Amino acid sequence: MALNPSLNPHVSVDCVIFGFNRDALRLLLIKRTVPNAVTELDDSYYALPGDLVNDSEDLNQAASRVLHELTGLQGIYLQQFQAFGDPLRISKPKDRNWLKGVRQDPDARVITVAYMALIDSKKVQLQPGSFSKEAIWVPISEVPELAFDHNEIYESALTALRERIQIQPIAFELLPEKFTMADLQLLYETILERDLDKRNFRRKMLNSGILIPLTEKQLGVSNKPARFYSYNRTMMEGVESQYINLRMEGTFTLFQ
Amino acid sequence: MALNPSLNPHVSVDCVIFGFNRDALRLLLIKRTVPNAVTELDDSYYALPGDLVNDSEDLNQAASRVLHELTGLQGIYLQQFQAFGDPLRISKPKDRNWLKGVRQDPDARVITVAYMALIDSKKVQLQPGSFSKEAIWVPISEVPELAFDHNEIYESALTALRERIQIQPIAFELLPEKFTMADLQLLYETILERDLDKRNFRRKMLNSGILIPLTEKQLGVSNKPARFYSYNRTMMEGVESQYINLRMEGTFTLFQ
DNA sequence: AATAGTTAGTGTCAATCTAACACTTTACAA
DNA sequence: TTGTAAAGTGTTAGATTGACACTAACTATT
Repeated sequence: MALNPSLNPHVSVDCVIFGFNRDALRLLLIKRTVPNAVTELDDSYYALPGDLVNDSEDLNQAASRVLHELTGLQGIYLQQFQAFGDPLRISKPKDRNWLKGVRQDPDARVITVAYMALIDSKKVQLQPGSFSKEAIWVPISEVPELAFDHNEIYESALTALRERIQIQPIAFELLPEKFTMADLQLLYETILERDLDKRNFRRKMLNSGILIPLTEKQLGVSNKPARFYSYNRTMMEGVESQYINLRMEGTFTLFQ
Repeated sequence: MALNPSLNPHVSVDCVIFGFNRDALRLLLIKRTVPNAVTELDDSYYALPGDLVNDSEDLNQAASRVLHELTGLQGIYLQQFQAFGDPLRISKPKDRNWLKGVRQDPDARVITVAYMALIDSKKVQLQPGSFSKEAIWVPISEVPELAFDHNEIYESALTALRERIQIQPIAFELLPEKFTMADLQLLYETILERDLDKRNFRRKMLNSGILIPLTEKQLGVSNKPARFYSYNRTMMEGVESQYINLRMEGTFTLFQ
């Protein structure tokens, strides 16, 4: 795969794949093994899933391909957010060693176009494919040192996610089809790293019209069962501006 | 320049440069001549200023370089907004003819990283350089057919500008150091293509604290002279989130 | 059967912000 | 002196925000 001659040696895509469960916001990483590692410690390290772009492929297609190969999923939220092109972004010895084993032209200058993906991590069955033997979900509080400039890319992605979640109804991409109001609030609180008022949150979400209340309720919980909701996708269809005020209390604005 | 061997034949930057005067929002375009034009009509056409990225150069540096060569300006607002990589983005015969005359490898697959620049167009003295003989300011209502996928890039830039102007205080980059409230309102109205209420606009801007009222007033006008303001750059320093609610009345939100 | 424990779900009020709306002021020109 | 043109100003009703505490519904335990 990596030695496929139709792959453009100068342009890659990398995917910052976020997932969520009741526990934490998580990042999907792949583990790499350096062929000619000098020490035991240099033996392996983590990276964002990514690949060179095929010459006949659009950037979005390349990102979808990486995501599909890794997770088996298609049609999920995948959004370009930034290109990275520092000439020194590939300079660590580990990175160069790995490239020597895997690329036709290991010294080529590579620009990468970074994508952010949002997945309900319970949907993911890591695929028996080129990446998956080594893929893991890491809580964002425990992201290790990554290959290349992938730490910088991941942090830009997280910043972009925090901004977008307050403007576009994308949080739902991280939740299952049916979820409770508490699930949704916990997700917002996790991403924004801020406590939100339960009543105000509920009011804001319900007034927005983007939630469909279901008749179904939680089963088998030892307390009052919560109602399930689902996301009203059709609500946003045909709306030219996707701009929605989902900002929560306490957000800095000059107008408060 | 274009035949410089250190230029990476696979990655370019393109700059969507917006300017403003009392008349209209304008786009800075360069005119190209096709070396082996088949007909008179194919003789010339317009494009966004751009260039291949040098192998030792960061993407931001490449964009700054293009801007500097064209306008002589440095330190102006220049923001990456999207990468474009459709494999068919270079397929029109005109484009291929031009590349043949100008690139070492005219068939190379090129991905471009697009930047948006905002300039007070009165500051620009088009430079006697590689581009400038042929550069013009075109009102955005009269943008002609452009090279490659540059129409698509320009339209994405305009959309991005419309969104950002309501979130970040960037409109000022298009105005001179000193401007009147009417100048600022006209700029917003032009970009957003919407009329705004004079009193509400004034109040919103003044309450935001991002304007410094000057004692200086207009001279030589045949009506009550307007006060000048300048933009309070220091206001935004050290603010981690650049998010500011500058949205004007009538913006679609689900929360109205 | 009663009680304890746990989370869901609900309402009000003061303060602020928004959107709509029209007249007075100040300069120059005629 | 009068006319013309743009600057500059205030109020009000309605909506939104942010702060705040109790009751309801279910299970597990005794």
